[in-house]
Amino acid sequence: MTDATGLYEEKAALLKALSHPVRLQIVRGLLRCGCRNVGCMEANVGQSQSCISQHLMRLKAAGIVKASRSGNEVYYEIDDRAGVTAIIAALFGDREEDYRHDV
Amino acid sequence: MTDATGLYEEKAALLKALSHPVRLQIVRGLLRCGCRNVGCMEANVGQSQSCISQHLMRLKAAGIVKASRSGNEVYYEIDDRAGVTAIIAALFGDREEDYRHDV
DNA sequence: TTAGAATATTTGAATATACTAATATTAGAA
DNA sequence: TTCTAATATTAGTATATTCAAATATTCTAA
Repeated sequence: MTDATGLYEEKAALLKALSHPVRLQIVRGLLRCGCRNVGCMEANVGQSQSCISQHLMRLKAAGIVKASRSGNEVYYEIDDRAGVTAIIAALFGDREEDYRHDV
Repeated sequence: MTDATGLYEEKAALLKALSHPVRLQIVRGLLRCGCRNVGCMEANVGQSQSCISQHLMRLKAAGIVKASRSGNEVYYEIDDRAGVTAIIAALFGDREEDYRHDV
């Protein structure tokens, strides 16, 4: 196998974006119970607003999450084009069927 | 959900150990075609002996890989106690059945 | 025992990450 | 407008990662 190295870089970047406890908790939270805006995550995760926001930006840059504004709140949801749902399910031993399917 | 924070730290550490192109290639290589010793990986991955060895130590420290010596070569194999196989399969869209089952 | 192959370890420099504190933006309400 | 809530951005510091180069270890064979 000569040069599938780009594939590994891409997949590594995806894992890297996921491999932080706060980001993992955010992502799984979005999949499971829909803690959608920064304030809620701040309470759940126990980190500062700035910190959460920075992690969300990292997830967004990696294409894992997308945002939409409603009033002065911003709602986040999983952007699954990269297959994050399957990865998180495998990582935690969750059944994908147990993740939220609304909206 | 108050303090399942240890779970997220553990899972994040696992992903972190996987989230490097060289380590991903090593791990998937072990799952798929059994490139088992450092010399072989060195050729496949295109990195120096020292570099490969360092990545292998990281994988070993994370419990992803285990080693056994045979002569002056060291053979590595996946240690699946942490569920790496499922994660890699999900990440690459592989079927676990296609991974090697010998040894 | 010595030589050489295969692998591991150490060190150091460059780069990336993570967090806090401070500040900026954006939108709704008064 | 002006005030305030919600979120984003910036700057700075501390820490972690990565790789190469040099050296050490471990084994086999001569």
